[in-house]
Amino acid sequence: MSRTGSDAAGARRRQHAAVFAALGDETRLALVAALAGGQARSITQLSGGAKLTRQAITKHLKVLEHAGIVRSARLGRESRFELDPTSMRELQEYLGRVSAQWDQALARFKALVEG
Amino acid sequence: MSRTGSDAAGARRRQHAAVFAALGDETRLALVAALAGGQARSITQLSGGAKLTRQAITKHLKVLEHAGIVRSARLGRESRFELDPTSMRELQEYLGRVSAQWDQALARFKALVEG
DNA sequence: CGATTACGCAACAAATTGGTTGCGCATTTC
DNA sequence: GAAATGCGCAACCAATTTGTTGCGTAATCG
Repeated sequence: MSRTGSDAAGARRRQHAAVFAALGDETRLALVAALAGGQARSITQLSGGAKLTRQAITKHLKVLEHAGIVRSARLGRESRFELDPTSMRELQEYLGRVSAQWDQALARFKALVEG
Repeated sequence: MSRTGSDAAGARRRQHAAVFAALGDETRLALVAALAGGQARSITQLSGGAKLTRQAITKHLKVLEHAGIVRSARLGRESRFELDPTSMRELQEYLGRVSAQWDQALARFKALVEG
């Protein structure tokens, strides 16, 4: 296992881990789903169907925002959140790269056995 | 925001959240990277380059295993871990669906404005 | 057989996370 | 202007996570 240091690859890995961690919660996934429709929503709107407090939802939204998954803008007395799928697309590519690497390794193994 | 209850969609969401959470850690991402090459490795091998104890690595591996990202098998006196990319592929599809939904929403918005 | 290697288990300790409550402030609304 | 709405801040609490250390045991090597 390579080290967990602060080189360039490590920084990318750290960023990926942060986004993964932000998505690693049921409530936050529900928020992402609610925002995936493309329409920006206020905190009370997003707190509507949940069993949690508005404050809890606010904290979850801040986690998502800090990970770059979501953006917010104050509009009058309400602050509206909208999705920014950029970081999620990056994760998707990352997962694709790992899967591809695995597939290649498997192909090499098959060729070795069958060859 | 829809509720966080225990319906079928909620169960899927819970599973996704668990896998995301398992990947939401730098050390565990490094382990995944080390195993992506396709070769099964023992715990001491995987602990080699890390600054953590073998026990810490063991715990991380158990987290990955519990999330279905990794499988283990005892072989002699060592227990060897290998990647199982199935759950990661599922996450990749999930992220793709969210992105696609976002893109569609954006397209509808553009059509509405320009139309 | 004795020493070494690889691991598992359990008991901590410290830090982080997820959640609530109480309060105050700005913005609408009537 | 007074009431209501939407939100932010801070304190606090319980549970989980992350990591260490110590020890025991099974497998391997000489």
